[in-house]
Amino acid sequence: MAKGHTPGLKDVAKAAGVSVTTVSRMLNGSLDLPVLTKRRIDDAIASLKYQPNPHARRLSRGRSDTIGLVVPDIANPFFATMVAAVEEAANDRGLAVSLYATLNRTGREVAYLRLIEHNHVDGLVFVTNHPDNGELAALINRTGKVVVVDEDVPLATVPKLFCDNRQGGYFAGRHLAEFGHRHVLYVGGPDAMISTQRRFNGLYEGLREHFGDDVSIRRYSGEYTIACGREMALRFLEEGMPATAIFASSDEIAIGMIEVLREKGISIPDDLSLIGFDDVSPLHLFAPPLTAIRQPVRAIGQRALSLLLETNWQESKSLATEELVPVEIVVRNSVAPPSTHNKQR
Amino acid sequence: MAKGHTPGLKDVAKAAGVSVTTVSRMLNGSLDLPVLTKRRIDDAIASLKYQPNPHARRLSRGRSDTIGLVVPDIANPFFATMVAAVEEAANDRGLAVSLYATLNRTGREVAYLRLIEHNHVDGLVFVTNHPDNGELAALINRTGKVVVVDEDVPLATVPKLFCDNRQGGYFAGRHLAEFGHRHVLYVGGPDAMISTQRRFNGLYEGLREHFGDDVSIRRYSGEYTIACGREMALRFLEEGMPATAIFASSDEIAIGMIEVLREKGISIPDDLSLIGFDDVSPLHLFAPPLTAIRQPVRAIGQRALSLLLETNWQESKSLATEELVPVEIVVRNSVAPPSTHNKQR
DNA sequence: CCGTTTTAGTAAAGCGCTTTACTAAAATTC
DNA sequence: GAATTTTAGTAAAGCGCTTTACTAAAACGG
Repeated sequence: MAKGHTPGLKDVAKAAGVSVTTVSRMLNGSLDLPVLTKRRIDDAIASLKYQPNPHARRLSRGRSDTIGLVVPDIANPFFATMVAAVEEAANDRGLAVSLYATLNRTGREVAYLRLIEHNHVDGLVFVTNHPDNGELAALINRTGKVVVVDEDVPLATVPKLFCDNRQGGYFAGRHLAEFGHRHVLYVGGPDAMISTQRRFNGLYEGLREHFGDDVSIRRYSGEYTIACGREMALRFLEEGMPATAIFASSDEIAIGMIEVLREKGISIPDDLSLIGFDDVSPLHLFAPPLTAIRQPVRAIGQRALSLLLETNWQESKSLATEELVPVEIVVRNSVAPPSTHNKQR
Repeated sequence: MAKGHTPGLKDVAKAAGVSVTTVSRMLNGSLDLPVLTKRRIDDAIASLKYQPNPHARRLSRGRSDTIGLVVPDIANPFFATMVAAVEEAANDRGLAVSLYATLNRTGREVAYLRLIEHNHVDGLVFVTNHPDNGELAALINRTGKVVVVDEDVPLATVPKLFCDNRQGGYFAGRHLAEFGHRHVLYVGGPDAMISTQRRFNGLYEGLREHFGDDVSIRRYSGEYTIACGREMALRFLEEGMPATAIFASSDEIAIGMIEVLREKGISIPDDLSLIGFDDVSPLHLFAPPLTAIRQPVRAIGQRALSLLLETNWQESKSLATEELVPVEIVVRNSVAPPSTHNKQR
């Protein structure tokens, strides 16, 4: 209990009667010692309760054994679930996670990407939620060791991992078509994002598979927020409900829309069918239980980490990959045949 | 563009024609320089795009400008919201957040608490979800710079921040009493936790205020999970529904119970009233919209950070404080007068 | 028993920054 | 114009660990 501060390698070395180098090298496995010496050191470590100083170690090693996770908003259950999955996977491999939320603060994404430059983190799982003017992509390509997840950064040549948005849209379209809907409203996120585009394309495909060209899709674009869902619902009503079914491109949009539709006395699925996307909120308890496309969020998070760790960052040829994880449709009770008293156009 | 690696203070110093010390001290504000010199340095920094190496800085300064946040499970919306609030508040003050989920892995909490010892983090916001045998408390008291949030670690003498559990229970009790319920089932978390105890006490108080001693509360204890909610609902049914109303002590418990009750065709609030706690999930869209006690989760998160930063950790006298943040009741539609055809005992 | 290999370590140079203690030159005071 | 103060910096010692290059002694081979 000599010195006041926490024990260092020096203290261990002294207590074990060896040099600092010896202890360090033993700890790092680059030296094997006779059992007796090893035991002396082990004992010293135990009795001093020595723990390596992480900052010194990182400075010396030039890496941090920490990965960064950049997401738009942790409070959003979708991202929260993904964060949880990444954290768990990282922990299993002895890595810490530093968490960064961008919260639509411009410049934040750039700032966080720069963290890699000094090994502040060893790699980054990067989730954006808005279009990039090329700046992000350039930075990502320059710094490397980034995997882009959930939403694209178009010009970035790094591994990318998305859910199969097109497939999700297709499932929704097919399901709606089976119930006879040929006039549907698509409420997506920002127009430039691939999630918005691909889900739309899938939806169209699913619908057309049944009805050929005799389908009409209206398309509203906004953000993946409850507030936006409410606005879009209002707009839909103002425009005289120009569809018999709605495909809402996230839980939040669906929630916002339901709030408004309910306030206006519109009954789902009697007056209007609704199908959601994500399925991370407890949609099964909603009134009515909401049919939705489910993203395997945890699996995406786990895979993101694997991608980050398994990618060979030297070979620039193999970097720009795009991996799609399949989604599924969870049929509940928010889709019914088109309401008969709903005059279409 | 000389050396291959990222520029260091040395490079800046050379470019500006001054010493490393000068640059460092200028950057840290411990030296003011003539404008010309200062500009030379600023220019060098800009043109080299110099950024300080965080590890070196931390090692040298002996602090990390990072706070740790330990929670049971990030995927849980309640904790996710709290994490988001803490992260935002920390970011505003220039601090990073390292995130740690315990996920009921024993030993994890202890491991994470030890992070403080080497300034791995400068402080810890600590959220537990199970009883402590004294080990955690001892460690917390030894390491200091910890604030205990949401759930108690009884023997720890550090600042503590909880929602007003008793008040929440009381609101629930009063509300149920006003509808005439005197036989209620309380479904809490682990028995030893203060949230479980205090909410129960509050409930009892609220009920007794109306009915005096003519009340009966059954009490089930479990965990704050959906699975546990389901079990408890099953048990409730097996025991022949010995109450006209249920107070479920978390969103998850309520969700689990509703799932089962719905499967069994029991109608809320006609056959049975239900009131929840937390109100972070979209309970307002449930069938029926769920009345619940709402915790101001974001405010709790923000306050937790303030507490961590504002506490004077030297004065051990002022440390052991307990702050309660008020809750509110959000009345929706899951409580009705006791069902008449529900024979009580 | 001498040369060689193996064993069991060690000394010292960093990693990139902060900080304390100091100094040479210029400006001011008397 | 000598003494003092101010200005404008700097040298060097860490922070605690890793890593490379090296060595003294013991064991081995012939």
